[in-house]
Amino acid sequence: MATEKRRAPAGAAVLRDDITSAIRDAVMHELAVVGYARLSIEAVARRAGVSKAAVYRRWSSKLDLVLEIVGSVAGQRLLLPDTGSLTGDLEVVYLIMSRALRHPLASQIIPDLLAEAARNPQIGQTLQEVLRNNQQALGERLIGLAVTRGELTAIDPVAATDLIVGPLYWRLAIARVPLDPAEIPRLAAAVAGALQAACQTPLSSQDEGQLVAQQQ
Amino acid sequence: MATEKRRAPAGAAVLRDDITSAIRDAVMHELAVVGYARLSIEAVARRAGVSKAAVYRRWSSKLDLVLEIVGSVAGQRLLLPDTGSLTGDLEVVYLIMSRALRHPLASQIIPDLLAEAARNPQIGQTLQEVLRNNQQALGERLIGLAVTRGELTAIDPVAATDLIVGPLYWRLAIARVPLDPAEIPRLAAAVAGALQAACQTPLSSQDEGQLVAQQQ
DNA sequence: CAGCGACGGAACGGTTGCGTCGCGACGTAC
DNA sequence: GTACGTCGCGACGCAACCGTTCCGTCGCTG
Repeated sequence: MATEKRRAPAGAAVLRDDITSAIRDAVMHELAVVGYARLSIEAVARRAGVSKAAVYRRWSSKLDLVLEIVGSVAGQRLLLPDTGSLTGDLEVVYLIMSRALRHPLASQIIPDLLAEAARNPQIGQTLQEVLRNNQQALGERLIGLAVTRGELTAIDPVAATDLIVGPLYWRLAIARVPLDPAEIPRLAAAVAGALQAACQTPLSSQDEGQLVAQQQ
Repeated sequence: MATEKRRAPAGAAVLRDDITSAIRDAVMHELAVVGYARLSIEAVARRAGVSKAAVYRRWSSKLDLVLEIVGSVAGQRLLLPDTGSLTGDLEVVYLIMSRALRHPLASQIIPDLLAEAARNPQIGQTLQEVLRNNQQALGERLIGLAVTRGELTAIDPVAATDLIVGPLYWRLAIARVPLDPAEIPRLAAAVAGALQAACQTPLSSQDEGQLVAQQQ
């Protein structure tokens, strides 16, 4: 948490930007290759071609280092267009997500950090904030648009997020089966169907047996 | 890979079963608490109240240890009943899955190992085999039943698995938001809707705009 | 040109884990 | 009762990192 360039206090000499960014790159690489648990400052410095002291001058610890860097990388907000239909919006979202998760760095780092988050509250919180800011807001906007269009009625945003994010995340980050872009429309249509079915099912109905037939 | 009791070769003395199972428990605990990357034989032995040598007498390495134990724990097949409807079947599956993932050991270990699997081919392969045997076969049976009932037409089993497993896994293992059992019917209904929508969307249609309306 | 501060490099003592070994103490089969 | 194999315990040498400290160099600022 100390990356911005110093405004020379008295003499001179500033934390060099090229070194800072070399360290940032090295951290992302190491995270992808060995994961957070095995990440060592020594290896980061080695990969960055930099002395350990140079790292410690900028960040106080491994946790600090990772939180700041991951937070800044993932913190970029993305806004999606209103395509005029729920399915269309979903397709755009999936296109963006699948492109992001195709990047080997991301697809290695994200599951690793999410697993680590279950263990380390700090990481969990940072990830929550970052992801909330992006995908939750994005999901809510997407649903809000669909509701105003009349494609959906009100729906629990958490449940909706599960339905929207879950399948693609499972496919790309967990099962690691590549997704042909041509499949995206079908995925989007399927999830749209899930959202609509969720709207039409009030909570805790005991008569689940015949729900399937009334589907429209 | 050497857990079965020896049939005394000459003298006597057998690897004691109580110690073997103490080690197994300890491994599961350590996996949950620190994860695979940080798991050390020393800590396992310490927790099991056992000497390091006792561990090495049974398994040759950390990888061997974890593969054998996780494989045997997760290898238990579960078969689900035919409830007579797709939604009903899904509810049963989700009930079982959510109970399994509510167990703190499982909900910590599974995401950790899946993340590790992206890095370690051996773990990946073991997990694939184990999970294939369970959930993929399970998913295919579930879809097969729905098809014979006329609830679905043919569907890509991989895509179907994404739709079925993704949302619940995301919710419980990644987002770690608890799932009220009362929500399960709605989730099942939503996923059934997704599967049906997926059946009605042939691959790579360019006219996604009006798909949403034809939903029945 | 003088001084400050970041730089790489190298070392520090301390911690943790590795995989192996030897010891004496059981307990069991022959 | 003798021989064997596992047991806990403790130690071994080796390796990797930790976080810190000192050095001499270099480049910028004033």
